[in-house]
Amino acid sequence: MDDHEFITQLQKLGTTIRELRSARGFSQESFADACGLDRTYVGGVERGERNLGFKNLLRISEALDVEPSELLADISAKSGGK
Amino acid sequence: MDDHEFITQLQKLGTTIRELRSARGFSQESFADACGLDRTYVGGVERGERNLGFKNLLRISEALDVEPSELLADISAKSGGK
DNA sequence: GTGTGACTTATAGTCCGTC
DNA sequence: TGACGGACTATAAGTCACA
Repeated sequence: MDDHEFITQLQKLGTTIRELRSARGFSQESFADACGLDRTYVGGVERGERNLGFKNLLRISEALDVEPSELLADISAKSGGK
Repeated sequence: MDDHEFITQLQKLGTTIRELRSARGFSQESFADACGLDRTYVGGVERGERNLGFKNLLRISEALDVEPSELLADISAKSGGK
């Protein structure tokens, strides 16, 4: 788990969030509002630029109406991926 | 997802981590070493006192040799649970 | 081997904008 | 509607001494 690998995983998470948000017809702004977060922040999360905390992971999964573990379904901690 | 509920979920995560760590025969200290984190920090995580970030979640899942989503298997963002 | 409080530094996260 | 920036405040990261 080097730094590059971590960024890759963060970007995968961001992409997952973006896809679910779009699928639910949210703009970044209305979605940020639903999460109780800032619009510039969720934009950064979707671009994989933000190492978000556990709390915000839960808030986002709640707003998307998915289980938190589903958001990480694509994510692996191993370089090789699974 | 009020504040109390968030703490409950954090504590569940901590308990999950603690159980997996023990099952692997790690002390907090040797486990912290495997994660590249401080002993007191992982102790705080296990007690649900630390709102850990995505990065540390990945480090911990890697050290435990489980998928990140498995660590969240017990976690729900909804008050009612699932 | 673990819990805890205090502490400093890094960064999470907000708010104001512009393009 | 979303990317991006600067300046700010809140809090996570990371470490310590001591119980």
